[in-house]
Amino acid sequence: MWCFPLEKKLSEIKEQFKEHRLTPQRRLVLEIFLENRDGHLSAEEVYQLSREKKGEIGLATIYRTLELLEALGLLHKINFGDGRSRYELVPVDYSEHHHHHHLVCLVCGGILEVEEDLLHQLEELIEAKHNFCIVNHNLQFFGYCSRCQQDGGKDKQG
Amino acid sequence: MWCFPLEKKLSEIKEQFKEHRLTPQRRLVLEIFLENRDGHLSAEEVYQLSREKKGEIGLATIYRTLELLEALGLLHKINFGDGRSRYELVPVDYSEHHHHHHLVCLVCGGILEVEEDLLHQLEELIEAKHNFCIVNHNLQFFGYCSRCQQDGGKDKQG
DNA sequence: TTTGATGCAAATGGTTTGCATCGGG
DNA sequence: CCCGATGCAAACCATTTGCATCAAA
Repeated sequence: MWCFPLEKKLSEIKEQFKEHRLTPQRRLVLEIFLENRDGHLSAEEVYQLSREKKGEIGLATIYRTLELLEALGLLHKINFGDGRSRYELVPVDYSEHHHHHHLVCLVCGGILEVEEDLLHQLEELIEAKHNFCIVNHNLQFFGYCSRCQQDGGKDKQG
Repeated sequence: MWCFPLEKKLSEIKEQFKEHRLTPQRRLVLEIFLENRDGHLSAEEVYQLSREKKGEIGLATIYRTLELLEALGLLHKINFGDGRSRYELVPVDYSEHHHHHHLVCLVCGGILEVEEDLLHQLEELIEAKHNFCIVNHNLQFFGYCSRCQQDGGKDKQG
């Protein structure tokens, strides 16, 4: 039987799926994200991972599933400017202002996550100054990761 | 004769164009960005603006020109997640740490620029903690602009 | 059983590329 | 003149959609 190793109870997940069917394909996609918590997977990557596991899922279904899981608040969609959308699991303790940022290495393409937020004060400043109601933000740093600084970027996609 | 109303002297621009030809098409694209300093133009928008002016430029040429101008450091490429790349003029007083951020309205799609940076301390923290050499960043805030908060988003693309 | 989900293939839309022609330096 | 630039059309690639079939509840 399929085991759902998420902090969140399966019943809660099912609750979020109220109007939607928990099909094997959707379970597999969730499973893939749970097994790749530190990854930022594109649709194509989810597709490749699905065929490496039990069952291959149609690419169209993957796209539709990713869209659904994002709407259900289980995934976050991110754009790193590499021409494809990527998704990451939304942490359980996620709240309006508990965000993390991404360090994108320009050499190996690796993506690190950092916890520091420090954007509260800036958001407050902006909301007051421009009367702009902020509901989300996106902060990415581009540069060179420690490994690529050392070996001069011998390998790609590390 | 074509006048280059950029703060930067034309001679400097030509210097940056050393290996490249300053063709009418490239001049027109530059001109369009100079006349839309507060805009964040997509290739398609530059194309439309080019046909509204003197001469229409082929879309392929626009893409190639945008790529060139970015490589020359005259334009910045930005991705707001709307499925197309956008470009903005790089300000003359641009320096490593003089960045601005974007407020993207989720209703009308309007884009405001804000001057506040306040990212220095965060960058220093990250560079020290993760040994990641930051060369650029990308900060976008998504939410509701003041006008859309008022009229409930009656109109689009304001 | 019924309605939503799947999968395939075709359509879409932004972007890139091959190639013959053009023209700036 | 020569080599890089242009323009057109075709190719590309990520993503979406139409539709017949399938299966979860």
